[in-house]
Amino acid sequence: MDRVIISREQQIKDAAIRVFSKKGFNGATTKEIAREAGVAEGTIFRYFRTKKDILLSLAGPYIVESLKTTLINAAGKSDEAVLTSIIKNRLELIKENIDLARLLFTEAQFHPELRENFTENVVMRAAGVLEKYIDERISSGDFKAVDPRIASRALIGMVGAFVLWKEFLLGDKYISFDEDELIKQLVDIYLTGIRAEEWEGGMGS
Amino acid sequence: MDRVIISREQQIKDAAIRVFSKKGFNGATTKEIAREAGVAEGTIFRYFRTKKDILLSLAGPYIVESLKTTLINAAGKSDEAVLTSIIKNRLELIKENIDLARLLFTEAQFHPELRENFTENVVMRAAGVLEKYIDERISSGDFKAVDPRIASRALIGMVGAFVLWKEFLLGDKYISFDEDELIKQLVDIYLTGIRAEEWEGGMGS
Amino acid sequence: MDRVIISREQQIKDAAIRVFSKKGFNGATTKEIAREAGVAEGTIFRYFRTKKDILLSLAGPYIVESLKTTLINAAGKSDEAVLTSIIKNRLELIKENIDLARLLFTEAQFHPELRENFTENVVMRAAGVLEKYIDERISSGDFKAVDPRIASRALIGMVGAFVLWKEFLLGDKYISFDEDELIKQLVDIYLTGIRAEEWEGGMGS
Amino acid sequence: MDRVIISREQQIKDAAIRVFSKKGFNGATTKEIAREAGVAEGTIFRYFRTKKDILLSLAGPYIVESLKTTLINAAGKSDEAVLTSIIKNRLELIKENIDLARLLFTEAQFHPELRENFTENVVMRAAGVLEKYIDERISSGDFKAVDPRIASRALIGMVGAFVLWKEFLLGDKYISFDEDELIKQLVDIYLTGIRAEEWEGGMGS
DNA sequence: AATGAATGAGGCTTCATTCAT
DNA sequence: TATGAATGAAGCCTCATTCAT
Repeated sequence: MDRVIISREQQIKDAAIRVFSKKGFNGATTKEIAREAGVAEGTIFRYFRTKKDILLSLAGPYIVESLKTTLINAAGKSDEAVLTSIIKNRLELIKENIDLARLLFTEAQFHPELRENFTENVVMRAAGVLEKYIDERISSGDFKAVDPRIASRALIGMVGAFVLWKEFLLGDKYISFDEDELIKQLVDIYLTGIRAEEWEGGMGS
Repeated sequence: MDRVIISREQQIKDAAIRVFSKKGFNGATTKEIAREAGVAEGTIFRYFRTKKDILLSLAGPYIVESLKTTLINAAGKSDEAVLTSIIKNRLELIKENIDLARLLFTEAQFHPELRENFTENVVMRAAGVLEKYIDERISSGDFKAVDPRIASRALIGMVGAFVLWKEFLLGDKYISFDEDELIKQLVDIYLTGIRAEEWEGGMGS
Repeated sequence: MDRVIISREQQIKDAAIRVFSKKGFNGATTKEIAREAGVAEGTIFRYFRTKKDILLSLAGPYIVESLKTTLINAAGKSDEAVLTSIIKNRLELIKENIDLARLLFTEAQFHPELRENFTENVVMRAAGVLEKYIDERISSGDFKAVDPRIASRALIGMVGAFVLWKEFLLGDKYISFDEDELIKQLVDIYLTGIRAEEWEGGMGS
Repeated sequence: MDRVIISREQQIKDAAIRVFSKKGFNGATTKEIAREAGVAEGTIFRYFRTKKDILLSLAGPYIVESLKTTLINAAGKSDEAVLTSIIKNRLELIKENIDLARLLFTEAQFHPELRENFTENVVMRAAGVLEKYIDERISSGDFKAVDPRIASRALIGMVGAFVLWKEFLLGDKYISFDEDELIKQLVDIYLTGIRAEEWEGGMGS
């Protein structure tokens, strides 16, 4: 009764994300997407002119919406707490949309329209919150005067490497890490590395 | 006279790397690979039973060969010098094989056989040199007692993020970095972050 | 108020004539016919069981109705006047129904049911007036003793060739003729050719 | 042994003419053309990029070739003999290619590229011989000073009406004519109609 | 060993027709 | 009665693979 009503179009998109993600765009068949969506093959084409249009629709504004909500309340919190919070929030977001994330990342290589849309709307925006925070901390003299674009991407890369490992490659087959411990270590290395060394100045070296 | 003779099989593999990399495995046609290799379509199937066999062969022993040669001579060098050297060596390797790297990374998602082969033979081995070095520095008390598997992957991730950006997504369209400067900053952050701090405390505070 | 009320069925037929005529029966879609008729796609099938039924209905009695009305009043007129009048009347009729004419003629080739209906009800009846007139003139000794079926069709063909050219092929692109002049020349050739010559001989030779 | 070798491409064209002619372009399926040609469906597309290309190829130069050969030797022959000869030659040509003729004529309505090609290369050229002959006879004062473009098409139409009747519509179902007798009557009407009335001039009217 | 013509299964897409509203 | 969303059969075309030369 209080079941969420999902539009036919969304039904098809959801199915497409699953199938594209598992087989790749070219490896997926419209027949399989239809089966997964529980509709007839022809129905797909009432909502999308071509198979490719389905793919392109997946990088549309709707996916970006969910990114806007991350307004970090950093007041009075330690850097550790803030960075940990941002990272966890981002990882949460990725996990919830892991199929879509893998799909867009992979197909962005082959479809220029998708690439631009994905990079501008998703990747750069996802990096934005972090970059802004780092920029402020540098301005306030608490972080070293590094390039904030480099610094933000460095942190993203540190975390991202483990996501790629786990979600794109072998899962937990070879190595698995406790997520909290992992993040703690990464943040520790990163923060120690990026913090201004104020009291060192006192050493005179 | 001492021109390198390339076997027919290698000719086809090289062509396949280029075409697969550009179009993806499913998007590439054997006809195009044949044209790129300068052989007839039928000829391909005298060397590979199926199209997929070509792909699988690309993650085979031969590609791994080139990874073995990186034996870093670290004696008497600073950590900065060693890490910079390792990173540059790895980046060099990736750049030389960027098509293959992109291809294997992408298709590993869709082909389990390829995935295992690629991860074990290429990724883990590529990380090995670094992991070993870090392990030694931790043992000698120069680095913090972090998990070396985490620490090595963290550094790989930091660097990798920029490679992914440049090679998978938008090239230099939005942001581009001077490579030497980039590596310098990353190594600085990383080393400051991972170095043991105990004796520092003893000196000044 | 005294606007002509057109039934839904007739609305659809009219639309079908236009669309079939432009795209051919197989090239036309029911969706386009519906749009042209200003009704929903499903509505069509409340009036016609199948798409083909629409086509078949177009050669039905209604179209034939309009042919009956051509009763030529030939009394006291010259042959030139009568033939010109018949030709013009027929051309008028064709022009008013050019889409339907093209359609029926074309599709008659592919649909036996349509072919018989079209040929019997339209073509033969259209030729009838002329054939009858010629027959009478032969009987009265004014025309040569040719086969009236041949003679009537010969005249139809002479005129028809120009209609076909103009309406089926290239319009006025290559050659265009003034219609009155064209008919005058055709009637002249035809009449001179078909008139009994006996008394001529008596006059001059 | 002395079997005529027909190229694959020609095999497919011949089959296409038969199938298109019977079902219309849109009504014909590539599968049926393949079956009729005795090849696999895929084979068709090694020779023609699209189904439509097959159709367009049928109005290509090759069909026009056969039209060139009609060089009428009119020296010393009567008009009756020459016209009869031209007509019979043309009818022969049409009969040999009746499927193609029907096809091109019909589809010319729906495919502009085909229409131009067909009209210029086939129709106008086919009318050319006759038009030229009539023009000469007018110049020499033997035919009336009619428009030769009109006069030639008038004759073509007279004959064509019977071809259309027989080949496009009902065959011999309703009426059939002895061809020699038919042509004789048509030529008689036509020639009488078009000949200059030299001695009439003597009448003084 | 190399070729490339031939194959036919299967993919994307269209469209006549049905049916719940 | 009218609608238009849904269906699924069928069409055009692609492409990995085979095989006679």
